[in-house]
Amino acid sequence: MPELPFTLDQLRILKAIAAQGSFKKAADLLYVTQPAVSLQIQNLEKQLEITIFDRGGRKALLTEAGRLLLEYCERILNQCDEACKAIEDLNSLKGGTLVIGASQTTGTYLMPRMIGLFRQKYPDVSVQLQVHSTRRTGWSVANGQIDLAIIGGQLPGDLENLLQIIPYATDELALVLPSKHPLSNKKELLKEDLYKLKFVKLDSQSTTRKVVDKLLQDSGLDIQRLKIEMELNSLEAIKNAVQSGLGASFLPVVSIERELEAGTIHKAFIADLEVKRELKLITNPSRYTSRASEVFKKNILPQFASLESPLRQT
Amino acid sequence: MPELPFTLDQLRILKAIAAQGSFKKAADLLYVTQPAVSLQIQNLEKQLEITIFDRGGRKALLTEAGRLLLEYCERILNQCDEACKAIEDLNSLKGGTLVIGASQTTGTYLMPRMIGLFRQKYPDVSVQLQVHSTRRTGWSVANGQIDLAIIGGQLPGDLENLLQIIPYATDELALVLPSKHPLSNKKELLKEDLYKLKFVKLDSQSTTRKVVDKLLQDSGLDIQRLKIEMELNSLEAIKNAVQSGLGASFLPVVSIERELEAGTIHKAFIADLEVKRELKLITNPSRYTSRASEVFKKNILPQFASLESPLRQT
DNA sequence: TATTTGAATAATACAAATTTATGGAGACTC
DNA sequence: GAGTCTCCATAAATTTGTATTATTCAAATA
Repeated sequence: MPELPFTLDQLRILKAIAAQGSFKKAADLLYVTQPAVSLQIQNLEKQLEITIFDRGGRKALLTEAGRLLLEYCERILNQCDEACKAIEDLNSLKGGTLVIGASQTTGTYLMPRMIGLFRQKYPDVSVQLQVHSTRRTGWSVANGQIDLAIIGGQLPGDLENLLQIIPYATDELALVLPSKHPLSNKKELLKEDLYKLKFVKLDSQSTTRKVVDKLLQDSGLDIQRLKIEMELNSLEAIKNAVQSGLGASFLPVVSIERELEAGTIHKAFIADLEVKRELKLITNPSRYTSRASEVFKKNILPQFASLESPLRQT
Repeated sequence: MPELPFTLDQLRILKAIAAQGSFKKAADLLYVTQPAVSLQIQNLEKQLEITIFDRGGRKALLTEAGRLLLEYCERILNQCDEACKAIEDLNSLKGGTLVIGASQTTGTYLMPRMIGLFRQKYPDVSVQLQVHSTRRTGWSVANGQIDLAIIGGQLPGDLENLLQIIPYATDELALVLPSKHPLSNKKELLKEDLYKLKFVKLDSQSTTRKVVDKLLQDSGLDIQRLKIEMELNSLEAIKNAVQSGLGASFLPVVSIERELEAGTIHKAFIADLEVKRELKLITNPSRYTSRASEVFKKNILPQFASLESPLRQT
């Protein structure tokens, strides 16, 4: 590693002298005394073993070597300025990238709205949304590939200690039926009614599927007795299946808002059974938090958080 | 003029850490202690108001801002290296430009040989030859547009004090006649014979013309009585005119070497008359002397200098 | 839990740049 | 052409900043 034969300050001085044509004027411009300028240029000339200025006459003129050095000097200082600007932009959220992780459900139905709001406020920050499984999302947050994420499932044990997990919102998984299904007329179903239904379920790898199964099991139901008509790996596909009368399903309410309004799908209530899960915000406390990430967490997320979420208590 | 928020040393450290993934290893690489590295990075982070490294785990990892800064950092340091190389090349005569001035005569008949010799030794230094009048050449040397020059005439008085003038060589201005001219047979002419000749002269602006006229006058001749057949502004044209029998002329011997050998032109001797002028090397002592200029003066010029020239006494 | 490695901190010692004061060289003025 | 002015160079002293040694703290490894 060779030592650098000059400093940025020296280059700055060189440029100033070249522009002003005078050591003194350069000194005034840089708010230093004239000897400081002289000495720095002398150092520069000594270290590079060249003469940079002809001090003979009234003006300080560049030598050939001086002109050569000035060219590089300008390029270097320009790059420095650009670097400063880029950093400033990053600090003032006029640049940079925010990487957000999400599960299928939140990624599809919640995040777009949040990101839209964020982008409206900070149009210069580019946002990247990564929709993955809860496990993979967790690891990405752990190793810094994702700034923050919202998940609905359970994290692997080792990650639970590593990451900061903040309750964010409650996501109700509603039992939905085809609107012309016979049971759609009943005000309230009984748990046993579930055994009469045919289900269109998410594929068994899905976090949502696991959550639903666990909640049903915990409430005393025998999930083996629930009839499965088919398994799909897309919420949209399931919604279509339900609307087509192919079966019932447990779906996040946020995903069926439009269909409920249109009446193309029916949401049933079950006595003594609430299928709800906690959506959680996860971040990595041992990592640097970008300004964009901070702002997103403090200004955007609370607007969509449930009242009980710590994010709401500012 | 905003102060620079970082130094080249800090950028160098940043780069080293990014490359090594560790503060300690970077410190070893740069031959400093680890706290020095830590402090510089802390300064950098403070001044830019960003976090550059995640020091959490085993390795020091770049943050987004760090990556951004590193990009500029590499560019800047590369430019610095290039600047050093360029300066080194200039110092070792592997680059740069040498600008030489000359009068018509030396520029045409002498310089090409000298420049050829120089370029043979230093093929990476580009040489520029500027052929101008003595006056203009003098001013160009004075204001630095020309590194060094060889002139045959008299400089304006103000320049004589400003420039360093070194006798370089004696240039004989020979009386030349058409080879079939009647007087060509005489071993030696008398001054009075000149009145019988018709002259082809350089135009009256020419330095050489002025020198010749002055020398003839000083030797007692009445130059008004000398018959002028024509005035031309090119030595080559005059040579052709003489060879064609149009008249006689005083020409630098260096310019007629080939013609004398071929016998197409006759050089006459005149009793009690030597038309000689001093060629002088002029440089500007109050100006920076480039390495190329130094070398040209010390190594190339002496080989063509007359024995009496100070350039010969090394 | 103990040990090791890497980074932060504090105090001291060192190096470097800036300033004040001064001297000298060239340029403009009368 | 002498005086004055401007500009740059130099010297000594002060200030500033940077590096080092020694130590502490935290995390990872065994």
